[in-house]
Amino acid sequence: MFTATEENYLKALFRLGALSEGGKGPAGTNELALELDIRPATVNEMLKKLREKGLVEHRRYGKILLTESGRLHAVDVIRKHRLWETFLYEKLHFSWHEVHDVAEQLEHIRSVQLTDRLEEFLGYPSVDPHGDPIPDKEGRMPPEVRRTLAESEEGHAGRIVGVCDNSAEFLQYLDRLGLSLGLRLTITRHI
Amino acid sequence: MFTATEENYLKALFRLGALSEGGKGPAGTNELALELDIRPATVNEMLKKLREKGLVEHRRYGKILLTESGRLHAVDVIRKHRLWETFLYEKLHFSWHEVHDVAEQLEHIRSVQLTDRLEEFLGYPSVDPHGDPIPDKEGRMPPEVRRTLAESEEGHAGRIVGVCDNSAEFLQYLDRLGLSLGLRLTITRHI
DNA sequence: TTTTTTTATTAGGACTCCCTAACTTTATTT
DNA sequence: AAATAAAGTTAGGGAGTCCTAATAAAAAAA
Repeated sequence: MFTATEENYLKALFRLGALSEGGKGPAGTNELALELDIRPATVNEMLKKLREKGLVEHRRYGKILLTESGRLHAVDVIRKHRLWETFLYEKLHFSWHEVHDVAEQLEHIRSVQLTDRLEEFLGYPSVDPHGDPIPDKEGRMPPEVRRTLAESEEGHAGRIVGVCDNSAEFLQYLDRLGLSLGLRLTITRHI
Repeated sequence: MFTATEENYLKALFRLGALSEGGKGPAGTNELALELDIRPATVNEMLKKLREKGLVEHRRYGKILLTESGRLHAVDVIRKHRLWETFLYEKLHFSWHEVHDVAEQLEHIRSVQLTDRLEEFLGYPSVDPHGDPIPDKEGRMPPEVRRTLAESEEGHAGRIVGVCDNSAEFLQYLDRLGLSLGLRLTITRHI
């Protein structure tokens, strides 16, 4: 089907919002290369393959856009990633910041049965340990209703449902501050 | 560290008993190629790499033997394989014959923490769903005390603890016969 | 609008893991 | 021991994924 490398390209394009609707729009070669930490020349030749497989739309010197097929596959990888993160966090008691790297490996395991049974085993969770929504089997992504702390008005009360920066450093910093997923809080003052 | 391919070579050598003690002894190039379902020429060049990494002993036109380092890495992969099989069988309710292929992928995930926590989560199992022993963290393989049906004397009573043939076909055949792991039985007659 | 900068592409090379075909060495028969 | 068979090796190639250096096109600035 798809190699782990190809899946990483699709995931990166999805992250960059290279969608015909609901995203930031088409992405560039350099942008994608930067996201994947590889050279533009390499991206360029891989685009040829992804184009031939009908996963992306791309013309010479043009922008890159995921096709519907490409989007579905990207979402499937994200689904697996987030289910595994949930497993690691809830069942194996990994901490918030340790799950990502291992999930990066687990997300490429090929077995529809495995993914579905894992989801069932976890009780059909709707968000992963970082508060990011877990897509369902059909590729539907639950809508995110979240506001950043900066966007929230003073006096407004809410619950921490996720973070934008998933780096281990930042997550450990939050842990030190006593901030964790699910914590209820009220905005008292913007500083 | 090691690629999935290299790990498969080590595992195959271990399966063939290419150990300085406790195995059938050194294995040949053709034999290993057959086990891995690749061509002898390919095995030959990979042996060069494994030799340089200190994982196997091998001289031109000579037999192949795992070094102690090679044996330890092989056992580690087997440990992971069997822990994952146990997880799939016990927690995700895969059947006996479905676990192998997925475990072949999962065994290559690199994370010592993952393996150890999985083992803890499963309650430190000593055998996998096929009755094969699960090595511990230090690479110690629990001794197998098992006799084949053919070796067992008439009148002898025992319990099914494993199978030699792990193919899905054979395992499904056993399921149809009503034979499963843990079943107690008495040999009435050899036919 | 011409120049400069940025972005994208091509050319050529490296490394991994696989292959086939031809050849050499070792083992087995006769 | 010579002939045959089996096992092991070498040579040369291909696909995948990455690279650097050079070049071409597009976008931005002067």
